[in-house]
Amino acid sequence: MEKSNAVAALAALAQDKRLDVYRLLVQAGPDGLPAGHVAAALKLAPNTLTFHFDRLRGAGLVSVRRDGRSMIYAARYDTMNALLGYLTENCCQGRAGRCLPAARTKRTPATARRKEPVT
Amino acid sequence: MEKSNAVAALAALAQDKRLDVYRLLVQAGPDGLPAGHVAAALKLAPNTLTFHFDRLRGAGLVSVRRDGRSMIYAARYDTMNALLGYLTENCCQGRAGRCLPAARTKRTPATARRKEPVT
DNA sequence: TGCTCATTTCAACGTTCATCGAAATAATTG
DNA sequence: CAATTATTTCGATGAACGTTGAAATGAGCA
Repeated sequence: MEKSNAVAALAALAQDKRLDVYRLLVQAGPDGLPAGHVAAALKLAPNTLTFHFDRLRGAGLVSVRRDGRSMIYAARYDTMNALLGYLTENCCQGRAGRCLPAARTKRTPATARRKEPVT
Repeated sequence: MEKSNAVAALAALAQDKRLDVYRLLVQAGPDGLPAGHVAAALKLAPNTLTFHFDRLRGAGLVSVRRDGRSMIYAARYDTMNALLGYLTENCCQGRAGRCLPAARTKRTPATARRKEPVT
């Protein structure tokens, strides 16, 4: 993933309603949900929802297809995973065991919690 | 992680220069880097860099400590991992194998959330 | 065809954002 | 102390953002 794509995806997710929408789709799975269902679930005005869907779609985070009168939106997991990968790329100079939990590292080294500096 | 924290973190990362700064710190590791080093590496004006550091810090993504005349900034991996976990929480109705690569499928379960203080 | 449902487009509003230059603060050195 | 280095604060500017209301499109049904 390139930087401009990552920024676009992060910007798309950096908004209350949009984050709700995206997570709902992520949790819904590959088959997606009709726009109306999302609008009802999150209590969003239909035009506002379209605005947010456009941004998510522009960032490559969701896909759309038409089904009769309904538009079905679905999360694009390929983009999600590319984004997560971009953020953690080469972390800790490649010694990922220092910062990522065991589940995210390729190997499974013992994860030692270190003390954080003052915020 | 709560939604407002996630939005704050995503907004902090959704900017060209800031994403560069953050990734540099993530790659640098737990010991962090002096502000001046970051400014030189990314060719940023010192006041602009302070502005961006403030946003990253406000979102809990980085920590600071003073070392003589230098301010040492470091990535907060706990927040990074909480954010990644938040995005993928309950994905595909819990059947994560459908959307996440093998290395990420052992994510922290959603049931393990705890309440955190507002910064 | 005319009608309804689902969703999108458009124009406008006030708000927040990133960057800049100049000045200020903090820690060290002579 | 004054000078130097490292970083932060302040005020201003133009651009982008999220929401709203009204109108328009597209698909299915009588």
